[in-house]
Amino acid sequence: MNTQDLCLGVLHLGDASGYEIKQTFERALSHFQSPSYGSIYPALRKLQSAGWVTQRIEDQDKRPAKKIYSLTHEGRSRFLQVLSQTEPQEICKSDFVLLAFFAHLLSTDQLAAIVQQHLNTIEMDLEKLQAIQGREDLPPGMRFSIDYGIEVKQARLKFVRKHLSRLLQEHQHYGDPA
Amino acid sequence: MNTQDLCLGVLHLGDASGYEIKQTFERALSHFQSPSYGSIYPALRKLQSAGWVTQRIEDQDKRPAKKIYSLTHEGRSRFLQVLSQTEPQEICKSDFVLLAFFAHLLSTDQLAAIVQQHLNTIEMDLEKLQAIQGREDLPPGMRFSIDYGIEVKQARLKFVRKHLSRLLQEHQHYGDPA
DNA sequence: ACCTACATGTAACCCGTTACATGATTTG
DNA sequence: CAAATCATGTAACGGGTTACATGTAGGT
Repeated sequence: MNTQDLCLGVLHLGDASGYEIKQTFERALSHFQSPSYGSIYPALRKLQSAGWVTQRIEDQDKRPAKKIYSLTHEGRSRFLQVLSQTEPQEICKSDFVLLAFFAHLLSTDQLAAIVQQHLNTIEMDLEKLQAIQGREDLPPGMRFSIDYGIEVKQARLKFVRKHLSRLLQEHQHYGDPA
Repeated sequence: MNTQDLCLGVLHLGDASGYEIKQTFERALSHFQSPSYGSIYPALRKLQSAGWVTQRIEDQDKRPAKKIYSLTHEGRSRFLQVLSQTEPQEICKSDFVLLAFFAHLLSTDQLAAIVQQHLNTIEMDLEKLQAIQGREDLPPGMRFSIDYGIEVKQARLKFVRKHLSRLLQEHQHYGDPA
């Protein structure tokens, strides 16, 4: 799904500015999508020209003014239509797995550093997700999607931790005389 | 990592044609990258102009001729350099999680169909990976990356299967009078 | 004095997918 | 006979990231 439709989705949860939309992605949705400002702001303008959102300006004290966007009726039905046509595919591009795949071209120290960095990244992502986990007020689907993200990240952590020392050992001795 | 460098990596495993490179991605690497012909063929031409690969033509009986590419010394060191500069990040874009997140906007039937489709997709991916699993002759890193892919996919399957009926039940009753 | 958060936006650039074009051969 | 496999390639199109530009306010 592209940034435009993604923004429509976030606005379905409530009015928001471009900045706030980005925050929402980072807090709750970063495990499956997180577009940058460079695509969010242009998307909002396009949504406005299409008549799917309206804009109002909210002045603030000691803060820059916000441009708050609201879904129109058309925007609402547009998002429902997009959702019903979206295939549940998952696209993963993992440079970590790639590096592991070509680990025989790296030193054991390099490999160890890569794995450690990967563990750290997952741990941080996990904390972000756990911070929003367990809210009773959320719809079941949202809770499911958050729990799913957590479970999959924990599976990664568990696997890497379990196989780390063996990997490094075998890596060090790979190519040794048989 | 972009298609050019990815091709360099595959060619590091042995000479291959564009078609064969694509096959390699689909068989062994699809869980983290799988570029299309539309990016592979142009990439190979660029690699050739850069002097990182050479091309030879291999005629075949009752088959179109192949253009086999081989890494040059420069190509080899170029890939090592790229590898050592690659950060182990993972980017996942999951329309499945997105659909789950907005499940309250869908009917229970739609949700059930989506989850089922997702399960089927994972099962197929898993079979592909398991087909190449357990080869003793592969370097430890390659085995690790394959096992990692399998483990993560199994975690997904397990989670979805475990929570499926509850999700659908809660979804059906969500919004009911408290 | 500097960094972070708040807040919006543009433009260059990179990059990839999809769809099309071509054509022989094998398999169901 | 139709569909899949082998084999290469192009072009249009869509889409996003990065980096830059601007400015205030609060914290260290």
